[in-house]
Amino acid sequence: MEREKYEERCDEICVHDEVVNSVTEEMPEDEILYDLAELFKVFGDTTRIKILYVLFESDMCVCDIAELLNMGQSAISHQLRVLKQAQLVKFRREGKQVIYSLADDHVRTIINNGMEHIME
Amino acid sequence: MEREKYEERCDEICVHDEVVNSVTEEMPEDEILYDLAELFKVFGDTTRIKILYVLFESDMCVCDIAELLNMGQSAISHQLRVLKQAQLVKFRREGKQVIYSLADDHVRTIINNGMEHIME
DNA sequence: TGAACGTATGAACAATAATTCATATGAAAG
DNA sequence: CTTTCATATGAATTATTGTTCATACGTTCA
Repeated sequence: MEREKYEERCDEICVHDEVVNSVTEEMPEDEILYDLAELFKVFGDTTRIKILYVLFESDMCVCDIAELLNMGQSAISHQLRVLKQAQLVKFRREGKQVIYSLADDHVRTIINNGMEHIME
Repeated sequence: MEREKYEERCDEICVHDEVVNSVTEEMPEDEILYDLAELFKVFGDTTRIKILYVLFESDMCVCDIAELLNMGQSAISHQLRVLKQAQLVKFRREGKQVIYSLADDHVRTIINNGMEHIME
């Protein structure tokens, strides 16, 4: 194993090898955990949470969202891009406008769970 | 209302006042949305996700966690502090050691929901 | 009490990310 | 096709955040 830099483990008493080893086996791939963190990072911004909440209520064009959140069109557009990449929203063109909507119900589920936690 | 800076709304066609107004009413308080984003921000870091995942399997002291993640004790301690403040983990002292564990089942629920999304 | 050990904390630095500004793209209407 | 309008994008700036290093704190054991 490549445990070179942090051999500073607390001696026998503290590190319970059995536990450490068995947990190591149960851990998902690093890449999955990375993706998971990336997903939550997307939810971890007030502007994006607001956008998602707005889309809960109704599909909407970029301009409507900007108006609603009292923010610049560019800022919203940048954040919609992030949400799009995370597959949390989808969009369709209607003439000059681009209408955004929630990608699926996971979004609601995840946000509702978070809401439950902070409401405790 | 204080919509001065962003009167740059796209003309009549785009902004559907009825929709905007009704959605505005449905929106939770700004403070709640802020707290929600703060919560997800905590999940939005690989190190913290890993710590939580490790604690899924077993309560553990700081040193064990650092060993498991092959990271410095200080870094882990700092992140545990963040997790503690978000009430996602709790701790108890056992002699010289401090044993951390998950605060409640919301943590599992939230992480599992996120997992479902990325596994699609 | 004093030494040793596990953990916590503050400051500093490096890395990331959000917003703004200016401008580009692409559809629609004349 | 040219202009207009809605949206997208790149660069720059500012703000935020994670890790490290050094050190302090609090238990335990001699």
